Amino acid sequence: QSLVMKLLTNALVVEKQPVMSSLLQRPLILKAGVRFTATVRFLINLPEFKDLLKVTPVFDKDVEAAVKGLRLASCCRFRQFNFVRDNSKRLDVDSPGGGLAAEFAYMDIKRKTKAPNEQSHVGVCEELHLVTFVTTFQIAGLECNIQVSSLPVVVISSSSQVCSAWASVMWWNMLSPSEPWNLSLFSNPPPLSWQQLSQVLSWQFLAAGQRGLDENQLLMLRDKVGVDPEGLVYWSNFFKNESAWIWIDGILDLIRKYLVDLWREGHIMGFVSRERTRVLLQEKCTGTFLLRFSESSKEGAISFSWVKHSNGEAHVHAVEPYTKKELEFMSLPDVLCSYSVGSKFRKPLVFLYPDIPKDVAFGRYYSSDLQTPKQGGSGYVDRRPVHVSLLPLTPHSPTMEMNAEPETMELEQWFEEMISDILTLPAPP
Amino acid sequence: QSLVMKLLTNALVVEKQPVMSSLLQRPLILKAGVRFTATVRFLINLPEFKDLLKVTPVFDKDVEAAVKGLRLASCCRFRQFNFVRDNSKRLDVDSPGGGLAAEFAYMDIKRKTKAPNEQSHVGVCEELHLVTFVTTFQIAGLECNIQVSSLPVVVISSSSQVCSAWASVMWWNMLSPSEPWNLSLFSNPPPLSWQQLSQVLSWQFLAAGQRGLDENQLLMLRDKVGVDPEGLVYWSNFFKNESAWIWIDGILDLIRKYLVDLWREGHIMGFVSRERTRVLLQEKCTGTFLLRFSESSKEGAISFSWVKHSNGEAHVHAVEPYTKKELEFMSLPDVLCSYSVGSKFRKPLVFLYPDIPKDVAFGRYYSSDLQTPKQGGSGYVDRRPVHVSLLPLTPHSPTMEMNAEPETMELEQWFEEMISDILTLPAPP
DNA sequence: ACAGTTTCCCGTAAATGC
DNA sequence: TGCATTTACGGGAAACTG
Repeated sequence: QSLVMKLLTNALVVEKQPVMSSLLQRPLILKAGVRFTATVRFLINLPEFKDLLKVTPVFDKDVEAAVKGLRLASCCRFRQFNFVRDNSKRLDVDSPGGGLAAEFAYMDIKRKTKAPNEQSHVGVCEELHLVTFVTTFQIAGLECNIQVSSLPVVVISSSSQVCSAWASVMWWNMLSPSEPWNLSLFSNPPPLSWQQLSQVLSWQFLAAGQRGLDENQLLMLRDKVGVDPEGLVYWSNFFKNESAWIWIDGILDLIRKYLVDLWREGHIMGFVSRERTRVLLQEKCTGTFLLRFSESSKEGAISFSWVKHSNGEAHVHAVEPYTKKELEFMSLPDVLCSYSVGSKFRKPLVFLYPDIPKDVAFGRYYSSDLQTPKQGGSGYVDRRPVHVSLLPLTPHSPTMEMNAEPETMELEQWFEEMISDILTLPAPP
Repeated sequence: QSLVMKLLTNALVVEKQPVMSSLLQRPLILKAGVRFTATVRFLINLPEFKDLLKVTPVFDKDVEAAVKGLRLASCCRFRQFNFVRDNSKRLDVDSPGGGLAAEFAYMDIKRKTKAPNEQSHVGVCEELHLVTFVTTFQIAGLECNIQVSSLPVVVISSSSQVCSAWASVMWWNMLSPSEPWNLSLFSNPPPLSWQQLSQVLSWQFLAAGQRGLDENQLLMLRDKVGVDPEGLVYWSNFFKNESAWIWIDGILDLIRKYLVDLWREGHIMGFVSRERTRVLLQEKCTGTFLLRFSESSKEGAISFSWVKHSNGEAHVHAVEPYTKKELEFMSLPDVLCSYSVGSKFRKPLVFLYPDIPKDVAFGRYYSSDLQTPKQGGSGYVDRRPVHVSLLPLTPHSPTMEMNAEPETMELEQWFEEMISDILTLPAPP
């Protein structure tokens, strides 16, 4: 009997499914009031247990017990939750393997009315909770109690907290192999080595955009995150106030939603400082550009910088970053394709750094050719947005006369274009 | 006593407040599960009633009674709802007038589990319900019951039903002066005269954009709505399947959100057929344009049409309509300001019909001048979207050679522009 | 007053009912 | 099956609460 018990104690395995559709890659975060699904599997293939194992999910089971017992008023406690319905289910035969399993669908937790001593000193996303599945059964006249718990779970009340909750999950994931499971981990969170953290960060990008971070990108992030002389990163620096994580998470979201293709193909250098951008570009020929993430926007935004040589000097310009809202309307490849400068609408972007012709890198993603107007049956004239900048130096600004040289160049270019246009025009009849 | 009773019977007046913030101008629509507020006022200024009048809101009070009494199984019934909490309140002194009043905040209805005979043959937005406020009190040993009801209320479960619900409210409003209150109005809805309907429609535009509909606009709508030979409009034509109302409501929403200014100032002709647009514009000089609502989009969209004379022929073009989603990014005035055509980015819009220079009509709403690049401290180059169309006839399309004449014109214009540009350039040093 | 947290609720999408 | 209606829930904003 004792052997059976021991086997059973470790016999249930929990596979958690996502809380929300947008959290497909983010398990271990539960939003109160939003349904989630978990599957419990009985690993010992004994058909005689069929219909014997009635499993009940309990939220924060051991925490309850501990509080009811010894340390009732001794310390502050986490928020308390419970399941809104009775989700008990009997394990049944699982089609493929023949083992016993049950899918707990429509699980849904609700916060209990706050207890008087329920005043945690960590943020809600630093509370770690557990979902435990318990079952009691008789075998050979003996009563057995077995149970299995989920990995630690962060409970949020609004989707605006997903970003913070995910930071906790990452931190916990990196520490769990070395530390014993400790639900109060964040009351005194141990630091991570940059070694460890950089690896998790790279995984995030792999998950979001099918490509991790390269050495240069990680070097730039290392500066942002704040690594101490011993190569350690502290939780409070990584996550708390105006931290690097919120910025990085915004960019992950940007990639997931609008830049998967370009990120996967490595066309986005992304994490590169403004200064380094200048250094890289000024060596390259006019029209060379690169894509980098805005360092100021917490929402995730992407800009491009390009170089223009005139008069022996290299000028590096950077466009106002594009936000998610803008990319919803026009894909980044289309922006790059049509971006124009000056009153003559010249195209300043030619080569993706180091030297890939723009259309080779992005051509396959252009939504359609500007040169072939759509003739829909609708009778409406098709149109498309073109993003245009007036650089500080333009032919029409007389206040800039001290910079007359580049203007002369523009004028020359313009005549060239004009001649070329005339040559391609059909001859008047 | 009888006099007092009679006075009291009509003594309570209900002032309903909006269900939802976006329904500020749309009372009489309640969404299940969304809180609303109502104020009940006791019109007789007798301070001795203070704290005597405990008023309770009841949903569909008389309907309940009628059903419990006689016609229980006789006919189909509307959906049933009730208030989720006890909202009883005592009337108290109302600060300004000194009269008795109470504000019922946090009222919230919930659908009852469906009764077996609850199968109405009208749509949910055609069911008319009532909120009734009842009070019982003793005066001089006599028990008095008084009550007052709201105007009929449409109960919806999703904000996607607001459009349909509002159609019912309008129809009811136009009929209520002549018909006795009838909650089953829509089981056999009487027609409205076009006279009446056109007035309500005009009011909708007055409410949404501070300007009603003029005669020409109403004439166009008359055709859309479908008026019978006797000048009557039937509910089923106005509202049911692919009806005019859904289209009109989309446009009202477009105006409310993005076009209030232009609509108020009468710069949007809006309701004008494509044919009439052609007739109006071809008489006018090149560059004259007008704004009209898309007739095909159910979502509310606006297009502009302009005329170009070349070779003695008038060509009227219309741009692909702008949707709400697009106007969120770029205001219509900015679109009009920057809209360009052809590879030379010429501006085809000059005069708002009949002859108002574009900048006079829209200039004050341009978000900023394209000619003065913003020099933010951010170090980023400002940019803005310009909408560009390639008309079927362009200098670069050799397949169009039979229309060579307009191209020659374009070429001439282009040289003119070039000369003018050269003249305004600062002289090379 | 304020920041962290929760609630509210529109608008869209998906699910459900009929 | 298709349409009518309801439910689900992300996302932004307001409201709450210490």
